[in-house]
Amino acid sequence: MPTISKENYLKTIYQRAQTSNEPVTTSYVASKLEVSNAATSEMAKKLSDDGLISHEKYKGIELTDNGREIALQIIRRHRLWELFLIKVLGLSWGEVHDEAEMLEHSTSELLINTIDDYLGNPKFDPHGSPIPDRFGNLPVTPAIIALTKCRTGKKYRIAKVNDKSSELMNYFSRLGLELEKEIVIEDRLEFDNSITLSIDNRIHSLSEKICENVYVYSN
Amino acid sequence: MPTISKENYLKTIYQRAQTSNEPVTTSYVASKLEVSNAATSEMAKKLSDDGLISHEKYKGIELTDNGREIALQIIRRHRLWELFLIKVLGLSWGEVHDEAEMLEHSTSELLINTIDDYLGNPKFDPHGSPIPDRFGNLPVTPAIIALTKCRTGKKYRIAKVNDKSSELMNYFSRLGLELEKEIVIEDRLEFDNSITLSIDNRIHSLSEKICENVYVYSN
DNA sequence: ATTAAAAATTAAGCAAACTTAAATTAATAA
DNA sequence: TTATTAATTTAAGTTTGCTTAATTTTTAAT
Repeated sequence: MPTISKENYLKTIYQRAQTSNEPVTTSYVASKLEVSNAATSEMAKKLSDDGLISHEKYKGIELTDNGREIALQIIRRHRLWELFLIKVLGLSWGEVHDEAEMLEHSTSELLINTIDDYLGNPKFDPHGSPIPDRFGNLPVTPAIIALTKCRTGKKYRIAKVNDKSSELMNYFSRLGLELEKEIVIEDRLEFDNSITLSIDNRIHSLSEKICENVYVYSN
Repeated sequence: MPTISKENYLKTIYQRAQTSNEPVTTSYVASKLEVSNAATSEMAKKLSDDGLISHEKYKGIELTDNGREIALQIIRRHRLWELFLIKVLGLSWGEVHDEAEMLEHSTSELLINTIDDYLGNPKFDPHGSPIPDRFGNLPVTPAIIALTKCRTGKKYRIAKVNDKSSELMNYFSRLGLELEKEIVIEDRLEFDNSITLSIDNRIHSLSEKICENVYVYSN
C-alpha cells in the first residue's frame, strides 16, 4: 500500500488527466498539492520506480494501470464518505470535502464496501461526481455542460458542481442551488460573462468563475 | 495538533497509567507500540518539549494535563468509532478495533461529536470501556473484577473485555460471550488456573490468560 | 559495598517527504 | 539560429520517526 502522500499524488494526477486534454505536468501537480516543483519531481521518480506512473523526464506524467487503480480506489473512498456523511450523519454540502479528504486514507476495503452497501451502491456523490465501484469501474455518466455554455432563456437541471471550497458550497446552499434542481438562464452579460438565472423563482447573478464550476444536463 | 505517531504514544501512556500502578516506563511503551526503546526515548524528549508529558531521565513518564486531554480525545474517537461501526454498519466485534485504530487519527471534532450525538451520547463502547465525553470527562464506571478473581459457584454478568486481538474477539463471539450476558463459574483448576464456566447453559474452559481479559460486575 | 545485569539514553545512520538554490532542458521570440 | 525565458530536475539541507550499536544510569545480587 502506498503512503498517504503517494495516494494524494496519484489522485491529483488522475483527476487532472480526466478533466484536461493537456499532459499532466509536474508544476500542475505541485500547485494543486501546494508543494514545490522539486518535491513533485522527486515523487515522480519514486512513483515511477513503484510502477504507478510513467514519466519521461521533462515530459508529462501518465498513470499506469496499477496507478489508475489506486487513484480510483481513493476517489471511491472519498466520494462514498462524502455521500455517507451527508445522507447518514447530516453534515452539510460545505463540510464533507475536508472530512472525506482525511477519511479516504484511513478506510479499509472492508469498511468502504460496507458503506457502499449501506448506501445502496450509489452511482454519484453529493456533488454529482461518479463513484467507482469496488472493481474500479465508473458508471455511465449523462452528458453535461458548464453553465458558461448554456443558452439564454432555456431551462436546465443541475447535474454537478465542483467542490473546490466549503465557502463556495455554502454559497450554493444559500442560493438553493442543489443537484437536480431546475434553473432558467435569464440573461448573460457580455461585459464580464456573468450569468443571471432563476432558482426557485428567485433571480441570482453568478460570476463567470462560479459558472465554470456548475454543470447542467445538456439534454 | 500532534502527529499520528505522537497521538499513539500519548494514548499508550494514558492507557498504561490507567491500568497499572507502576510508573509508565519507556520499555513498556516501546514494546506496546512495537518500536525500539531508543525511538521511545527520543519521542519522550519531544513530547516533553511539547509540554505533553513530564519525564525525568531514567524515571517513568507522566502525562501533563494537556497530554491527558489529547489522549482522551483519541480514546474518545476510537471508542465511538467502534460503537458506530458495530451498531450502524454491522461490523463484528473482531473487526472494529483495527478500523478504529486508523479512523481515530482522521476524525475532526465536528465529525466525532456528530457521531456521538447520532449514537445518543453513549457511555460505553462495545467492549465495555468508558467513552470520554466531548469535554474529556469519563462516565462513572461500575465496580468490576476480572474472571480470575471470581468465586466458584457464583453467577456474574459480563461487564468488559480487553480487545487485544481480533482473534480473541472472534473466539468470544463463538462462545456467545457478550456484554451483559450471565455466566456461572463452575470450576477452577489449581493446576493451570483455568476456569470452567457456563454460558447459555453450555460449559467452556478458559485459560488463565484469557480470564485476565474478561471482567464481570462485582455486584 | 561492589559488581553484574537490566533499563534507559545517546550516537550515528536511514528513509520519506519536504524546502531553497543551482543547474539543466525545453520552448519562444528576436 | 541563437538567445532568453520558462519549466523541470538535481543538489544540498531539514524534520520526523524509525533503526542498531555504544554508553550511561539504575537496580539487584553477592
